[in-house]
Amino acid sequence: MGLTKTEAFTEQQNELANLAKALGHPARIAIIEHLLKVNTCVCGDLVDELPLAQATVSQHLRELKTMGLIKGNIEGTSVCYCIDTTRWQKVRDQFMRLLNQCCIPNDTCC
Amino acid sequence: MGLTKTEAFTEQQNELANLAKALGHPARIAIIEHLLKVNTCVCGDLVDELPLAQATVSQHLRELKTMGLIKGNIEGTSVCYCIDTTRWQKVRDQFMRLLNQCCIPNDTCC
DNA sequence: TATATTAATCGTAATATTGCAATATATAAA
DNA sequence: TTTATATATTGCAATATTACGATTAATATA
Repeated sequence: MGLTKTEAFTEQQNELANLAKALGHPARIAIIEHLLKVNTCVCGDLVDELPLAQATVSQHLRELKTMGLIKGNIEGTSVCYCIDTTRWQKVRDQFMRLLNQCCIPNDTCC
Repeated sequence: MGLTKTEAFTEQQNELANLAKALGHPARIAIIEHLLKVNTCVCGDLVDELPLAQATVSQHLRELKTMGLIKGNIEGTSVCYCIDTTRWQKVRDQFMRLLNQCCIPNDTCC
């Protein structure tokens, strides 16, 4: 065990869960927030920005890249990162679909 | 290590990351989706609904409860669960604040 | 009271995540 | 070509998560 039973859930459920998981670390939230603010920045800026070792930042960047949330472009010796805007909108829509379904405040229970 | 450096990030960043983490498992997404659909249900219904053992479902429910996303009310021998609607709206707002900040599609890089 | 029924908790095994030092890789500058 | 700079990758230790059987606790029913 220790292994999520992925095959037991729908593709949409897994997708959303994986996106949520990618955002499920304060460093990755901080990276996204920074990129949203500055629009574009070089990897080294993020290493300076965050109180984590370079290797750790690189790992978080990879996770965000794997989920398609950010893109990286090589520019000489450095790598320029930014949000993948089209993807970002789709991600937003996926979260919205869940979050906007606000249930009726229920007196039945709770 | 293996321990998130929580103190290095803002409270807001940690809050959002923890919320995202709570949603970062397909079973917990499924639980939330089910509760949004039926508004209110008994724990046993969720155990039937999900392809997981009772103990596992209970554990996922506890995580959602810890983050305040759901509430549970004892009703005889069973426990009635539902979304915490006021909390849910605040959670939605926290995600929105991040997700709605869509950066300008940039030609600078990426 | 004895026995179900329901859900939480405990204990444990398997796996995943986090973080970092060390190293590798790749390009730029001297 | 050598050296510096910027990132990625590897390897590893510490901790967290996932899953489940077994047990416990609490209420209902016979």
